[in-house]
Amino acid sequence: MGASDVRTPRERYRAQVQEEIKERAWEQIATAGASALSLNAIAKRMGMSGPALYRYFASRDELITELVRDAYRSLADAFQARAAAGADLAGLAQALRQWALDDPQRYLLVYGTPVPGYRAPEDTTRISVEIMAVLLDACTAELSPAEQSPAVSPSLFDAHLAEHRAWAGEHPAPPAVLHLALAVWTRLHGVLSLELAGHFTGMGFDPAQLYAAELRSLTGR
Amino acid sequence: MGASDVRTPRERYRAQVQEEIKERAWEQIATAGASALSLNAIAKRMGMSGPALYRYFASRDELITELVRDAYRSLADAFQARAAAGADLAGLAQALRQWALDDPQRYLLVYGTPVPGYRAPEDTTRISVEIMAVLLDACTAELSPAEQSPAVSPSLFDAHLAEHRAWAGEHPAPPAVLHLALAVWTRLHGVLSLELAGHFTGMGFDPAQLYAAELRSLTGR
DNA sequence: TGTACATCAGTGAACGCGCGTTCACTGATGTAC
DNA sequence: TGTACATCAGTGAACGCGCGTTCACTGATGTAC
Repeated sequence: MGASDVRTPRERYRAQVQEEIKERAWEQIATAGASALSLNAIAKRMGMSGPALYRYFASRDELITELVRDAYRSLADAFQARAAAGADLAGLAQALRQWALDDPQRYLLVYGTPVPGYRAPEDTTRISVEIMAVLLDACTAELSPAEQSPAVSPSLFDAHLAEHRAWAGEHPAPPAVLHLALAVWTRLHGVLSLELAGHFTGMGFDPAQLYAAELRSLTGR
Repeated sequence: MGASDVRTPRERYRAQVQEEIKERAWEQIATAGASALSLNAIAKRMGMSGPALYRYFASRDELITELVRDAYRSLADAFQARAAAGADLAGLAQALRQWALDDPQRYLLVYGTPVPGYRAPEDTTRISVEIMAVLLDACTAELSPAEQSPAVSPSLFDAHLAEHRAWAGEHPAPPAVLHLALAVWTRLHGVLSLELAGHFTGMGFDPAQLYAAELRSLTGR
């Protein structure tokens, strides 16, 4: 709105190159990890000189920031799309696993060991609130009204959550739902992160089945 | 045995310097992460020249290998000591949390995102089998005989584990116990790793209470 | 439609840096007679 | 107890490398009249 929405050829070209830089960056992260990201290496792979990239990103840190933001956005989109398609908690869990396996380094960039010395921008927390909101909706649908109503003697942690629910933002979920959402998050992450880090390789069992079992421990189905 | 067990002064000095190198290495990992480990920086911090360290470690990779081995060994020792002192599953869980919080980077070096391009030596898997054995013992003690006896219709995952139990080595634990051990491992890791990565900061609730709640989900107490 | 000018993508040289690792060496410490 | 020799910790110079980033520049593309 307001200004012209039509992109000039130059703007289109610019956006296109910017996108290719990110693609090459992801390729590099996939093979050597985020801490090994090098602007010069990306440029070389694109047939450009190193300094050329400074037309598109002010610094290496800004590029990483952009990648982190994209990763968060991508997960939020996947969640929202799946929820809009009527998926329940199990559906979201499968979406999460799919998203993680599609690009392990993307998952690890968001939920893995933080890149040393790197500080995430605030707007990623805004996106993770979006993600959490979808999860809270699904958790609300998962529990019966009886399970959600305030218990006469709530569990220790539910009582704690009743007083520390700032992270849920405006979401009206009762403590039992907040508790379930945190359990979903940490249990699924527990399996996924160990799987992606290769800690199950050589153990013999199928990580997908462990993931499914943990999901069942949460939905009771 | 056989050869002299008495260390010459030179051997003692050597072991001492080797130990200090590792200490400085851990300090460096604590501030900048494992991928930023630099032999030259360690040497400088010790008031030595860079090449001097090659008297003690053949390469940077060998030093990292040693640190990983030490980390595994340290956790195995902590577990075995706690078990020998009569700790149950809850006791082991607290030991794990303590061990992780004592030195977050040590935990992440073992269970976090793998250092890119780094290949762990085989004898660490031997140590992780030791760790798993302690965990399996505690899980065996946690379940009643009835819970351990083969169910008429075992859960999907238990049936899968019955046929994929190579990772448990010689341990005679039934599928239900194997399942519990994996759930303990992944659930506790799920909370711990997100906590250490700073994903709970700013959310408001107390990670220790979430950890305790997840532990209760496993012990039923 | 043609010309003058502004914009801007990309280059190549350069800066300063720190890295892992090798090599020939010095000098102190320990060992054998 | 004293001398000759071997061991070995540590040094300093050097190699080759790749990094992020700056700067003055060329040349193509787009814009205004």
